[in-house]
Amino acid sequence: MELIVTEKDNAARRIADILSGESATATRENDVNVYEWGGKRCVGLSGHVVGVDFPPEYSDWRDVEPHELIDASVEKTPTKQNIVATLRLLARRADVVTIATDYDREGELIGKEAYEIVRDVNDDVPIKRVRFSSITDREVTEAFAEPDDIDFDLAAAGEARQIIDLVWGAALTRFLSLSARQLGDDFISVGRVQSPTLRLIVDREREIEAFDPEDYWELFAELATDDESFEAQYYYLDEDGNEAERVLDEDEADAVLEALQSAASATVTDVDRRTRIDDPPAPFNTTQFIRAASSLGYAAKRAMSIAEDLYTAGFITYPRTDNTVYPEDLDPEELLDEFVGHSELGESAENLLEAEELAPTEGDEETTDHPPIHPTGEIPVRGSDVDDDEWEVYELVVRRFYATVAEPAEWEHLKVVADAADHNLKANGKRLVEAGYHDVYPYYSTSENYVPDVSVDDELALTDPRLEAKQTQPPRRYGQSRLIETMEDMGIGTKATRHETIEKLYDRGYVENDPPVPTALAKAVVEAAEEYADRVVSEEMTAQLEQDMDAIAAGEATLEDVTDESREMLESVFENLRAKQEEIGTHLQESLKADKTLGECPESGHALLLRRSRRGSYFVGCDGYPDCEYTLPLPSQGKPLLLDRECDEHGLREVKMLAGRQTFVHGCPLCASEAAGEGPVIGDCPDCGDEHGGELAVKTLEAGSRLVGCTRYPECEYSLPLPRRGDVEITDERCEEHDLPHIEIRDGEDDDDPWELGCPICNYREYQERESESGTGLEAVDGIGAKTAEKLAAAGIESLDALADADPDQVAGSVDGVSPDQVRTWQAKA
DNA sequence: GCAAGGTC
Repeated sequence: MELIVTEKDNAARRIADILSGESATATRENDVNVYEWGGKRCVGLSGHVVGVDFPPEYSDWRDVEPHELIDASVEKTPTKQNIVATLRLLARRADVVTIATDYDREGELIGKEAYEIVRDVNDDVPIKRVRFSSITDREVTEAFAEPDDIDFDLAAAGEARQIIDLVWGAALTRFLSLSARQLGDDFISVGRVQSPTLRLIVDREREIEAFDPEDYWELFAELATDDESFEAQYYYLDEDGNEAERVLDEDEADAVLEALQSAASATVTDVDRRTRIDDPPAPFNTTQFIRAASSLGYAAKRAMSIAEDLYTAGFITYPRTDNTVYPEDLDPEELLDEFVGHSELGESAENLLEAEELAPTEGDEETTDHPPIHPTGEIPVRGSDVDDDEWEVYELVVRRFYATVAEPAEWEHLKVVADAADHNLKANGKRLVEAGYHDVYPYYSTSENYVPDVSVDDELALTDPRLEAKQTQPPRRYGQSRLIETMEDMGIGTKATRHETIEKLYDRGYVENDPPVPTALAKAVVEAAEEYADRVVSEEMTAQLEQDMDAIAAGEATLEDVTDESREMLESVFENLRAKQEEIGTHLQESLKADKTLGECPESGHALLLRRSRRGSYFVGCDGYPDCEYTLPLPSQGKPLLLDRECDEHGLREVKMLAGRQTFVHGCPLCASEAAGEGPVIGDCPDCGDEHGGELAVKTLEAGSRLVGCTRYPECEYSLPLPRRGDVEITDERCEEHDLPHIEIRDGEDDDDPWELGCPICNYREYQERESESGTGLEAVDGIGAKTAEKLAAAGIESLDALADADPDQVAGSVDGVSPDQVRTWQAKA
């Protein structure tokens, strides 16, 4: 039997189809698809199925000095048990094994991992390697006709990266976390990719903070022919002879304004007309896809998650790619034909097919693993196969493909210069004369600026001269997609990980809000790294690593040479670091506190901090606790973000509640609590009603924010959110489950279509279900966090019942970083 | 419980 191993299930299925002439059948082995035909079996991995880590004796952070990790051994252990088991099973019965993982460095390493698993159970089976740049009939058939061998040097280059990333990342992460006594969930991480990315954000924030705005003035006037008018702007020639619009001196600006005011007309001195060709964009790689999706309002993570779903369902090609050149075997006409007749996408395709020849655009990067992102020709049905968001992203991918085979657009630029009282006025007009690709790709602005057709020496009426006082603006923060583009330029991260790295910065408490703003902790981490471990916050580390990996791949260096040298460098970093451990720890701790501090406690003068109760709700509490028990409530809807703005009256930072589309500014929590008024009691408090007689009342906080809360607050913090707008009406209807009246929200007294919110407890539960990404209830189990719940859901475990029924070994096999014992513990708790 | 890289 010949065993073929691919990088992922999807590739396994397609290769099996090609090689078998679509006669392959699929069976399941340990929850893994195995495709069979003739004497062949084809199985897909799931990327890396083994991971690198230190031996177990290094796993307790407190027992091991971080620098001991530098010379600790690094082991490989299976992370996808079920896939490894299946591979072993098939390998025992194979008489030849063919590795068909992706054609890139990481693919070679994944192939080598499979090689070792196979060798372990079958020490004489021949193991070959095939390489192809796209999964098409021709490429795959040709590759299998002439198999090659695994490139162990290339795989070793990948292993060097794994080891260096682990050793630097783990040692420095543990060092900073231990220094600041941040263990558990709130550890302080450092890494070759995340730290330079964070430094980009911090550096930009430093520029913004250091920015000193300058005043300048700009002048405008209306010019008119007999029947048309347009706006013109004043300019002068600076020392270098360049046109400048900004006047830096106010007196000078006033003088120009006076001169323009005294002039009734202007004489046209120059008319310049030119045509500009606006070429269609290159095919989508991951970065440009994320950028385009972000202009439609999708955050990087959301855009990728939708693209992955569209890929898995077979509607678009693989979304993780650097390639911007379509493979030769992509026939644009054939693909366009698939869309002919479609109600929304058909017309554009039909128009494109009228062209004599379709020559797709090309980008700068051509790689061998995956094609640029394009539609497969399989069209989803809107509303059943995909929801509106997914359709919007799908359409973007289709239209981008259309654009790459469309004609260039043509713009006509018209620049008119006129002289008024010896001052220059200019107007720039542009007109789209040939829409070209814009017809099929409506995502770019095609707004025109009209300037009439005038001739030199024409006299134009001058009216409404005006002066606008302006200030130079600080540089803008990086948006997520701009950040990803910059990472790509710097050569850090990969197409598949850049958006995840940004997500990681959010998770670690390094950035907040969108566009991401660095926290004080982030600044402290970057400062500490800059001072003691500059390599790890610099793109140089990756650049050097790339060179070293190339050397290993070329056989000019060995894995040991490169990792030994890297370990020595880290050793010297630690010599300096350890001498300053206390100082670094203190600074980190202070920054952590600054991120949570609203101001001074009005009762004890300690810091007032943003805290979280054991139940998970946020509130404001005094750092002097338990001596000082001062607290202030926060709304239960959303996650609080401390703004820099302070309340005039109390000097406390204002709070914004981040809750997706329902995000709102809560303001100063002390003002809010002072303005709190208690409305009607609607029932007993579910938390303390039996024991202490607490009751639920409708309470109004300042700025329209309201909630249903316990009358025994602050002893009892039970609360339920209410919408911020409209009047709260208590109705006669009751919720039997919670014994509470239904609530309606009326927009004014004569609103005859009120929002029936219903029982406030039921309403809040529904809100939580919508908000929690998995919505599985698994998070209620001790030890399962949001991320684990998400992973479990992805593995098909979407409820407590499903968890209880699951086979622990199988779960551990299909969920990264989960052991069978852990699953058993959860099952016991659930 | 550390990284970054695959994949979902």
